[in-house]
Amino acid sequence: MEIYRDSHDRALTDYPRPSVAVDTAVLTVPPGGELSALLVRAGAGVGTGTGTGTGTAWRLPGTFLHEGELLADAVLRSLRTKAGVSGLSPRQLHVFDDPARDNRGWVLSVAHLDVVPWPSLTIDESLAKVVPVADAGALPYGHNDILDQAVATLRTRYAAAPDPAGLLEHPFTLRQLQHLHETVAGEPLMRDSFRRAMEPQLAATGELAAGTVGKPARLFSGA
Amino acid sequence: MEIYRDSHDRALTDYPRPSVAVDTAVLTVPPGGELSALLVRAGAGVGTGTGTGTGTAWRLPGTFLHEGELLADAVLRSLRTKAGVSGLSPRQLHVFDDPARDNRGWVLSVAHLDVVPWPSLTIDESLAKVVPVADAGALPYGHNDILDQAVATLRTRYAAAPDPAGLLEHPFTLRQLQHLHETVAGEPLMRDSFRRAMEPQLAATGELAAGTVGKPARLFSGA
DNA sequence: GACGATTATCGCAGATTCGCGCTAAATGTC
DNA sequence: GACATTTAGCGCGAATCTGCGATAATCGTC
Repeated sequence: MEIYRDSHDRALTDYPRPSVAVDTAVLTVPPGGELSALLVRAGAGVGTGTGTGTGTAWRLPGTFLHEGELLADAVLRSLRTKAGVSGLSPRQLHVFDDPARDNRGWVLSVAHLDVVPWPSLTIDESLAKVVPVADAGALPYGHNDILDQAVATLRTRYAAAPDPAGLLEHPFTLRQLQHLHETVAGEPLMRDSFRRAMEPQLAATGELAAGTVGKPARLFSGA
Repeated sequence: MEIYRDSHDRALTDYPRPSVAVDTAVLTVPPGGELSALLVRAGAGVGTGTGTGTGTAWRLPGTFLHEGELLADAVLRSLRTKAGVSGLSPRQLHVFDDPARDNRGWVLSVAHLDVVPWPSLTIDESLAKVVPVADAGALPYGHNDILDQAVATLRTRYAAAPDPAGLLEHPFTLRQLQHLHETVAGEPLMRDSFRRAMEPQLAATGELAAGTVGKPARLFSGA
């Protein structure tokens, strides 16, 4: 294949180009826990040089983009190698482009959000941890901004549709769905208002939950 | 400054990197017209090789990112050199990352939205034109997707606040504001509902419009 | 069988929002 | 001064939404 040359007889690669990285806010909901985020040890990927500083030794997972790779594929590769997670659908949040943001050189970072069911999230605890987003503390490289935007985006999506990120195993009850939505929202939700908003978007399986004391709850799957 | 080298003794620039481009949906409202977009002739910037094809000779303005440049600065430079526009605040929409999207090589495109008051938009008509977004026709490189997302984003912003992009000269009347919002929304708006939503966010100047038949309208500026 | 616990539904009051017709005020034109 | 035009405000009915207490149904435990 002939290499394209422009009007100055130069190839695209003759011009200075940035390194492109992806950083991902991975959000999950542990059983009985709060909305939480995955953090990896600094030094295990993109970012800080040494990672020995106090309070900044943790960061969001990320990696450099490989040649010809899609951003989403880079995100998934990064999550696989850092946390053993696969088969998810990351969504873009924002590109951070300060040329001085990384002391190794000119790096653009495309921030992403990915939401992972807790059972899929097996991690090497010497390299990574999951913490409630409220307890994330100060992160480097504007990762707190990424996290904040990720949480806001997730809350907006959950306000509009039942479990859009597929965190619940199917089938589930209205009570389980409400509890999940309350965890994502970070506040209690009115039972009737919640039901009025969500039930029209659900498909009843026609079956009932078993093994509970009290009237058995109806079971639902996605609409 | 010592060049950073990683654990393989390689600099960042030793690894393959994409070229990074910015493409911008520039939206404006001509006097008495509809919500419109700026198109430039293909071949005048990033994109098509020859630009002689029918129906695809027009595209959104864009440029390659220069070394150490912020994405927003690249957008502004692109608009200055292609349309003589300056001093605006572009916002990111999405990164398009298909390695095959550009036949000259591996190019990521960071799509942006920028909104420009009509009087600021002087263009060289041999290189650019402004068309209603409904009449944009088929554009290359997924530029229709960029345009659609830009319009949706702008409509959401205008639904929530009075003239957030500053298209109106100050001061203005409620009637002028409503007319602008109707142009952006692409549909009529109820007078009372509109006033209830917007008036609390406006600052009355205390003055009245002059030179009109009928009760003079109150004048407003931003909140 | 009684009981506690849970789900589901719903009536209903109150709150909020919307749309529209009507009226008053204030201007310029004739 | 009469008139047309425009702005501004508002009363009010309709529509929608919310929250909550009450009730019925259905399970497991004792």
